[in-house]
Amino acid sequence: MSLNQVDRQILALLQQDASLSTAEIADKVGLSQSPCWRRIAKLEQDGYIKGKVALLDEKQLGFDMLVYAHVKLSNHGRNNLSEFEKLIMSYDEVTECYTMAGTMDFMLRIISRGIEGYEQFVRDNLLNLEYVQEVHSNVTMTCVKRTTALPI
Amino acid sequence: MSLNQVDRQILALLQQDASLSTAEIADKVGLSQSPCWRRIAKLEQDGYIKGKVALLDEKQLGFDMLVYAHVKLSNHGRNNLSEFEKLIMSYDEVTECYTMAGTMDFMLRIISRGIEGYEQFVRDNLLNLEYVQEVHSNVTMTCVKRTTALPI
DNA sequence: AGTGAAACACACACCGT
DNA sequence: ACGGTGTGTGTTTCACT
Repeated sequence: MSLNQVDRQILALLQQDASLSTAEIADKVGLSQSPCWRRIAKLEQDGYIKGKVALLDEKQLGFDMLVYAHVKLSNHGRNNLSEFEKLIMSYDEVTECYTMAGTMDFMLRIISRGIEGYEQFVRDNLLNLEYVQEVHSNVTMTCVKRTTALPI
Repeated sequence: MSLNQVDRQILALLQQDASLSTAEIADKVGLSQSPCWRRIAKLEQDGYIKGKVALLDEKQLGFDMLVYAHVKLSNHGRNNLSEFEKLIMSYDEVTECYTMAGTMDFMLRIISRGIEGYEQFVRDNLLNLEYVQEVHSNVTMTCVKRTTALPI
């Protein structure tokens, strides 16, 4: 983590808006284009920037249902851990999945179209696995905040 | 939602990698540059694309602690709802915040550097509010999956 | 709605400091 | 390491089909 102030500024700008041109960033951080471009290239090369993505509007695309589900596996299900994780990764509706400290649970962030979409997903992709013991759904109501930006 | 197959393909590509050039996308969806560019411009204009952002590497920047915290407000705290939400939005460590169905709780996704960073954040920014009754922390261990892409 | 070309801006490399 | 300048490549517009 040998990042100076300028590098942090650049990262802060790019994680808010990756469509900024090198010239615009250079201007904002008080550099000229060439050195600014070199810094950005190095930040990418060193792995600080994992990638650039477009963020889509969930609501407008019909995804009005966001649920955090806790999934508990049965005892003998622990032999199927890596199989379960591979499955999870293949489900597009699961946008995030973590194992939690203290329990043997998985927490899944699941996005779907309506309650019907969610129920169907859980039935077809989670409850149908014999080693899934329990699924507890935490349904979100309103989104107060959501950002991909880190507090740098 | 009057999106045809090509538009969906374009969105799917862009939400995976926003650094693709118009020509590359045009190639992949079987269009030439101009009409492809027009479609992308329209998708942005119509609000399907909320923005383009750079995703940074949490670990490399020292953010090794990811916690989902449930925050319960006291009864009279409900008069301070909007004040609380404004505060939440101003905290960079809180990357997401939702209200949950069934309870009066807020769920916060908090990213920080180490357990110390987390504890300090909770003490200084949540527990110091008189109307915050309870904070229950769910600490994540390993990340099985994380994506910003929607299942289109 | 798709094609082709032209104007423009930007990304990237090579210079000097 | 920063700054200036140039060249190719991508973006954006326009005229045509």
